[in-house]
Amino acid sequence: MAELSRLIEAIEDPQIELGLNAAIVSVRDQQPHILVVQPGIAGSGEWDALPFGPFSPRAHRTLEIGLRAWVKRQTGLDLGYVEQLYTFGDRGRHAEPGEAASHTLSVGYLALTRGAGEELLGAHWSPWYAYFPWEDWRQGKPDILTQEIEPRLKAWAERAPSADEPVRPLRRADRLRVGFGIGAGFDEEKVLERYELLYEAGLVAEAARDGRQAAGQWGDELPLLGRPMALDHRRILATAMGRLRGKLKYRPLVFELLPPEFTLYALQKTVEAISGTLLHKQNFRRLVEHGGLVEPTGNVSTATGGRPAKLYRFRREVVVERPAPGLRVKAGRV
Amino acid sequence: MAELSRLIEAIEDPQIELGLNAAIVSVRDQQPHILVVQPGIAGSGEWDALPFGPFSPRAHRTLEIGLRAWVKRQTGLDLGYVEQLYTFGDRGRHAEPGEAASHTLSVGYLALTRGAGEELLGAHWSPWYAYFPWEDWRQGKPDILTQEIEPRLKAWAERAPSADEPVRPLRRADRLRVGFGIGAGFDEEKVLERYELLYEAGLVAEAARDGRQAAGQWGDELPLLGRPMALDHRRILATAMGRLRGKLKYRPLVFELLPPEFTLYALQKTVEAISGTLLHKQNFRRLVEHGGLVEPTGNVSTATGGRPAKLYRFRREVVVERPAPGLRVKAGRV
DNA sequence: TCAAAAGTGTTATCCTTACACCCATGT
DNA sequence: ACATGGGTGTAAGGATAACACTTTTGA
Repeated sequence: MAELSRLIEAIEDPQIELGLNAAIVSVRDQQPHILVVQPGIAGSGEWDALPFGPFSPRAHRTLEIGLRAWVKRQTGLDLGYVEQLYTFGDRGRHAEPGEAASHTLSVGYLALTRGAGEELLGAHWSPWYAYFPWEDWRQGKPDILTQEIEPRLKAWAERAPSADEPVRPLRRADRLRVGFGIGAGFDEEKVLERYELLYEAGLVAEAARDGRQAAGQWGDELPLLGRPMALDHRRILATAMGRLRGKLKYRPLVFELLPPEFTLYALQKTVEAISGTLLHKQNFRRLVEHGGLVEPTGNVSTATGGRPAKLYRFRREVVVERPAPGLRVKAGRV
Repeated sequence: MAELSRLIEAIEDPQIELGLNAAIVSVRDQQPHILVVQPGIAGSGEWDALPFGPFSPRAHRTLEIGLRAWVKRQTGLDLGYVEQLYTFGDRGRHAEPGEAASHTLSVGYLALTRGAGEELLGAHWSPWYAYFPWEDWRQGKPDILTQEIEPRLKAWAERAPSADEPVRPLRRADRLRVGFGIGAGFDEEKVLERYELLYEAGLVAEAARDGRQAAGQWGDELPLLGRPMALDHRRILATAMGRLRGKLKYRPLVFELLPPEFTLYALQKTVEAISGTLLHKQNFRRLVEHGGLVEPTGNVSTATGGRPAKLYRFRREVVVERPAPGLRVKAGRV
């Protein structure tokens, strides 16, 4: 019972905050967007923030039900697909200047929703590549990688790790290889690994804000890669992006982002928007049709800019037919 | 700031408990084991319980550091690989008879550790298939599936869902197909889905304990499938098993369960123990060697019961060479 | 001698990838 | 006419799965 009293002590510790964060994704005009709340709400300060809410077990039976409830209340949005990502609990990340480092435990969620056209209260859709410009390879390798990130990360890798840095199984240079594919291939799923590297190297605004010493080492260049977010919300978003990119391949999640009827072109462009790479058209179509993921509805769409396209719908039956139904697409150039 | 006060209210809600649970896995004698604490500790009652501890942000910088600390203190064990699984927060699952339904938020972890030979304080190793006998297909399809589970689940699927049951995207019969492969193939990764089905159908002791009405429908047969655990710990264990089985295929996790030098036979038997299926020997060896996952050390082991076997070690370099290094093994019969 | 496990080699099949090419519509 | 997207066919290459067979030890 000593355990119990220690437990109660931990719960009543005024340092702990506990809440839910949601990365709510929608695709518009071939661009993935996430829902961010207006600055100033819920202690987010000057920065874009993911919708945040407390969890009250008295009101809601499960975490997910609680999440759906306050998202609805805060933004008016009904969520479709919802999935828990990770529970974040690092201390010191959220220290605002002049404030003691507090501790926030936040359970991060990924949510997908169709067409983002509704009137929203106190929130708006923001393109996710604004926060991660190095993740969009659809126009080829992003300039920001070649010009800003790679040279700085290489310099950082050559510096010795500081004493207070935790011992890691991989050395810095190897982590660059794995994360950014420097000297190897770029793996579009490793969004979080890349963000963590930039954070540790002091190349994102959050690192400077949290008082990381590495952030001071870049002098007045002040790189500020990508648009920063409140607290550790960009880390949550990175987790969401990586998870979504990975899960697309073995779970039929894209269809949560599309209307009930769609062309194969729209399907492909949505997948490309999420994964940040271009796909081979012919093979994609074959894969998706003969994989039994979709079926023609019989209708056609003439608003395609070319020959009218057949409309398709998602075949819900695949999930009981195949163990891992998804778009097993290789990030193949064109 | 209305958000803030609601937040504080949620934190100080005496109904919320917050803690960490760990499914600590080790493989001995070709059997996976998990670490369970003696009954009576930490409110576990009569049942086997996963090691549990509170999280104190004052003492520990991150959740994972906190976990390692109290596991060390409670059991004397130093953890190797540690990975967060899921944060569980369903209400009503833990209602002990005569007690009001409280609410436990617990962050579940998966941990892997080598050889389980040490003296442990207040904990012991328990074979994981004792809790999930239907998950071990190494001697062919388990009898308990054919004789106990399948007939009862089929009967359950034919009954109409009760009114208070949440609306689900799949009907019961389809969920059986997906989870247990009734009429299709058995997917060894879907451990949690299967446990949830058995729970909903009232076929595990936890369901009766939680007062699920379905549990009463089986009369005095009292099936009691598998060994029950405290609270929702069997659900956490099911999550851990599914995650480990899945991750084995694209991450080199097995080596965390093996000594630094091992024979290919030992490697195969460890993979088989985890996945619960048998593998084709020749192809396994080819896969593992030419996949660059291991390299010979030059030594041989004569204690194999047959011709002496070469000893191998894990090639750490693969993780920087290949994006998803793992044992992509199909659950092929022998 | 036999059981048990270590090894090697070969073949058929399927899936992925890449390339080449034609079709229908709007401007 | 041409740009844009829709749609079909096929061949090369690599990975997988299944099979057959030899070798080396301990009991």
